[in-house]
Amino acid sequence: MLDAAFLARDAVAAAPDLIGCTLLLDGCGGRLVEVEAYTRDDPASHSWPGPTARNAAMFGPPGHVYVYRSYGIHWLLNLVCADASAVLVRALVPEWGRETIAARRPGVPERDWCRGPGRLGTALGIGPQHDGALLDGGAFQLHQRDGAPVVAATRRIGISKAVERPWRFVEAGSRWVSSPIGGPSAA
DNA sequence: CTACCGATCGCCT
DNA sequence: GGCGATCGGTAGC
Repeated sequence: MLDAAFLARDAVAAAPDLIGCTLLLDGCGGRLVEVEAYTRDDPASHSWPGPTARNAAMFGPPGHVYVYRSYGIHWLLNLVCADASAVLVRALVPEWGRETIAARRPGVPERDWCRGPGRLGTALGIGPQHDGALLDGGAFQLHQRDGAPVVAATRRIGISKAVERPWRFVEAGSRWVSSPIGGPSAA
C-alpha cells in the first residue's frame, strides 16, 4: 500500500508516478496506464471555480477520492492530491476481479472494460457513495508499482479550456489506454 | 478506421 | 438555462 504522503503533492507531480501502480476497489482493478492531472490553478479543473458542494472532496486532504457524474450518465474517479489538485483515472489493465467486471459489462470486449474514465467507473462499481472515501486499504487500495514504466505526456482529452497543458500521462505502447497519442486525431 | 449524434442530469451562471 | 474531465451506436470511407 502507498501511504497518504504519496499523494500529498501537486497532481502534476504525482500523476506520472501513478502509472504502473495498482488501484483496486473491492478487489476489482489493476495496473494504471492512463491518468490526467488537474490543479487549483487550472481552468479545466473542477476546483477552478472554488469550493462548492460537488467538489468538496477536492478541497479536503490528499489521499481521498473525488467522484462526480459526467454527462448525466458516467461516474468518474479522481485521486485527490495537495492544494485542491487531483488525478483523473482514465484507464487501467483489468487484472483483478475479472469475473465481477465481466458480469457488469456483458458483451463488452475485455479491452474496453476499463479504457476510458466512464467505462472504468462502471467496471469498478464507482458511484456517488464513494465520493470522499479514503484510500486506506479498505474498499480502495493503491499499491506501489514494480519497476518504472516508460511514461509519455500528452494533451488532456475531452476538455475545452487549458488544452495546451501536457498533463495526460500514459504508459508508452500500452494497448489498454483510451488513445495511444493524445486523443482523436491529436498530435 | 474516422465522424457524427443522442442520451441524460447535476451543477453553476 | 446552458453545458460538460463520456460512451455507444450508426454511417461512411
